Amino acid sequence: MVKITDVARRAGVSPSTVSYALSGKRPISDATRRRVQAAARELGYRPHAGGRPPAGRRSKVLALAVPLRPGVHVPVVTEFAVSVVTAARAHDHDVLLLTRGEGEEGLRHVADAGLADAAVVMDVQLQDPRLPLLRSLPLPSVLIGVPAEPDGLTCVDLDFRAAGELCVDHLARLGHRVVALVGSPPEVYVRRTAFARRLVEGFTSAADRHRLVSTVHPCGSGRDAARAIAERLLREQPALTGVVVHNEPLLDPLIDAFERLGLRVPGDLSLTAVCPAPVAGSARVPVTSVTVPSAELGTRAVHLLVRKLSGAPVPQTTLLPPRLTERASTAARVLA
Amino acid sequence: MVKITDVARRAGVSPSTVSYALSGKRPISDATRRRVQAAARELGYRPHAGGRPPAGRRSKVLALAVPLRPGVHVPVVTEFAVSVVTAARAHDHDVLLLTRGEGEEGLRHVADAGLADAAVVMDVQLQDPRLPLLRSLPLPSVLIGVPAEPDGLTCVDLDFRAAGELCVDHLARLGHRVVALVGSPPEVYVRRTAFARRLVEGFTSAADRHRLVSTVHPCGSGRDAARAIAERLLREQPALTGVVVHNEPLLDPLIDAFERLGLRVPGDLSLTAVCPAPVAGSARVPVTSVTVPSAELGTRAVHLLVRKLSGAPVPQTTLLPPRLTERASTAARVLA
DNA sequence: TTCACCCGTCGAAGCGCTTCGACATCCTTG
DNA sequence: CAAGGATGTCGAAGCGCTTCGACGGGTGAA
Repeated sequence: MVKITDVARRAGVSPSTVSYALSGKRPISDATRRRVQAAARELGYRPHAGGRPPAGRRSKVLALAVPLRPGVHVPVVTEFAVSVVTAARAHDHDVLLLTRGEGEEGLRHVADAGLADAAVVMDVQLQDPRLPLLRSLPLPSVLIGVPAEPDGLTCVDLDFRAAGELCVDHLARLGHRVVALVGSPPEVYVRRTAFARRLVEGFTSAADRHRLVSTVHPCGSGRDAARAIAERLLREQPALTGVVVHNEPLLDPLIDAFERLGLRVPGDLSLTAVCPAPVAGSARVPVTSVTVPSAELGTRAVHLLVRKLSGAPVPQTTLLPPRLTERASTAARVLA
Repeated sequence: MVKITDVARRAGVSPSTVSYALSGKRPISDATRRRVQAAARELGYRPHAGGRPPAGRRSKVLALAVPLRPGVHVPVVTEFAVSVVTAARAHDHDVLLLTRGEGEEGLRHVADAGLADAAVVMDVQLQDPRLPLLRSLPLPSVLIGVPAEPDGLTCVDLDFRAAGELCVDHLARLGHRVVALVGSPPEVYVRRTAFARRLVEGFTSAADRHRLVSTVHPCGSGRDAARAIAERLLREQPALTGVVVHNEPLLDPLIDAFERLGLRVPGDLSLTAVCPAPVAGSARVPVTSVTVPSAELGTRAVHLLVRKLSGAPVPQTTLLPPRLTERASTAARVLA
């Protein structure tokens, strides 16, 4: 292993001069700098992380805190991870996958041991136990997902409010006048995720703007819940022709339930969803959807992190604009 | 950040005693050790990586050198990565994804900067440019894939020879007497991968053992190549009833070509493949196959690495036994 | 009772690097 | 020609930790 003293000896200067010549933190004469650089190159010198004083120069490593509970979400998590890694590479950083502990433990470990310069934190919940830690740690971080109280943090997420609006806009443009939102299970709105509530806001406000008749229905999962909600919707709103679904596992059962009740999709009923693209594409009827842009979120998170590291100011919350992809589940309303 | 001196002060001992008490590298009285441990726990002490002398204690990080060229193989690579990460977690290690440079650069960087204790190297080729480096670096490593000259390295791979045999055994057991291997493109056998050649060996020797008539045909990809090879096989070996395919992209076109020639799979022709499970399962006809067990390979690699780190001897080359999964493409030969 | 030895602990050195303060030069200026 | 300021370089300290060598006190044996 070639160290700074080797370079110094070969260049005929002191180690500190080498350090300055390479870092540019102090003015060094052109001749000396060139000599040092040549020596470093010839010897294949590469600074060893062990030598850094703890708070000193960066290790060029980004930590990625991803809850990799076996079996859960693996494809989606993966998509994020790949995009983070790719983006990190573009910024000349490596990525340290955090797998120990359930999150707090791992983050503290990275910060204390100085293993990474910064962290990307995935799967953020409304009241995430990691938040106080992130606020107090000297480790810059970016969250994917917006918690209840984002003060003092940096967050990226899809703009779920706009996503809700976009679905309604789409249905309204197709001529639908009575719409419903079939949402996530009630408990989601209470305790877990902020985005669910924002989606509802967007849905409602867009419906009002278009002067549509609209209702919102949190809904559990499973075939029975699907049947129940479908029947109820038809009973309470016989004129219903547009449905927005924000509940991945319910997608297929719901389409099924509607068809059993004699409503074809999209013939009698148009349906849009907010979900990952693969889910929408592989449903019984490919569903027009607003995609959760995992890849772009990852990229964006890394960008923000790099800016933070360079000391540049970053916005507290970045919301990505949603994009709607038309598939086979929506059509213009047939006028009676 | 709480450091070793803080713990020492609180426990009323010297920093070195703390170090010994926690590492167990020297005998420390029970009372002192308990006091130190209590102090460390109360203060939330965690050693900082920066303090380690370069060759000293481990950082508990495993590097994963994965050629993440965008778009290439992502799902397969991912499966490996996930299994490596999961296994690493089981051994209380984090995983550093190497993304810089094309491989040599990244490995050298990790070794020099002391970022990881060891490395898992994926996508190893017959003449891999990283091999000399791996031999000379002070960084223990395990390769996934066996190169031409594995001396001085540690490798894990599927036992492709046995995989070839297994396919033939299966066909023989079903009563097939004339078999053919449709392999990878010729250049693969020449320059790239060792496993292709080993598969051929296994195929041939098993065929001989069962006294089957057998032929081997390297083959390019694409619909035309498939048609050509299918016609040629039937012309040269009209009695052919068993085919082994080791060429993923050719799978579907080949089945197609055979059926156009009037041969049903598996009615007239039984077909087995060596490929990842998803490819086999989603082919036109689900194909009986020997799976490349990515997950197990990753796990095994980490196991070996951990053993190496602990100083235990490890076998140079570990070949995993193949397992054959029956699907819809093989059937007993119908006796004329 | 004395000597030898071992156990448990400590002090100090050292890892490779950065960075602060100091010190030569050399070039401006007055 | 002297004083002052740049400019470029060096020595030394220090980061948090490990580890070597040493030392003191207790124990057991003679």
